[in-house]
Amino acid sequence: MKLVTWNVNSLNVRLQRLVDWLGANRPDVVCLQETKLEDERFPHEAIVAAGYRAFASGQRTYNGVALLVRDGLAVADLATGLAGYDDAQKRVIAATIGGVRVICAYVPNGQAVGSDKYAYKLAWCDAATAMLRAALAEHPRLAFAGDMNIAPEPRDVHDPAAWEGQVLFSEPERQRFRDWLALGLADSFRLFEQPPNTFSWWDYRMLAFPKNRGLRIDHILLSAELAKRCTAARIDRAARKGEKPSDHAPVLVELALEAFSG
DNA sequence: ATGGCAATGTTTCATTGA
Repeated sequence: MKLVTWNVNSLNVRLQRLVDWLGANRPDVVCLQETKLEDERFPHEAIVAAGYRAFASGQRTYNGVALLVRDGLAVADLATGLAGYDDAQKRVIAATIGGVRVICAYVPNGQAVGSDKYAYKLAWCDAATAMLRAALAEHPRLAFAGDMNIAPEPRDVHDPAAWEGQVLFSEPERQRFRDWLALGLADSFRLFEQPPNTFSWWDYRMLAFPKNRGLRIDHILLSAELAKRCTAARIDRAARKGEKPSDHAPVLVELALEAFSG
């Protein structure tokens, strides 16, 4: 199974780029964030034409998540939101796909340390921890994928000294990420040797991408059952190039599962 | 080689993102 997460920063703007990328990469499952589209406006026709089915939970202007599933894969138990946490913002969609519980998340940005949005981010992450604990008890094969808006370690930040304590790289946020690892989840990217200075997001401003001043804030966390079957993990930096890119690159894993041996 | 904010709605500026 090839599983991807990608913050597209408006599916409306990025649709053709997404369709082209699907054709070139043929993933089995794609987790999208920041679709910024109400469900009535979701471009199902284009996704179907590309050979996928889409399941969306969106809103206008902000947030919005979706799962794309390659034709032929069984989908069960679709769910949205964080159980037990009342959230008006559309940030989570989950389904069991080919026997794998896939949870697609768009973690709040947090804006600035100490702000109301930062407090919301930390509370949201705690609710996610509780949700993940319960989900892992039910689903040994679980993938938690999305824009986590947290750079877990200094090597995930182009200038860790400058970013230390800032939103996306503050200790309380990193602790939330470690809470997820403590549940038994693995950071799939770090299961393999990786090129140094590999990031998943670059600011549109200040030549950040050509200078590779980025952060690794998009992640695929895998349960132990999936981590031991993970054969590859990478970030498609090339997808950040060209005209009108998202500011995020797609993050991928490949999983060796019986049903996907062909 | 890459590119010098982008997307959206409140629309000719303000808000948000990260």
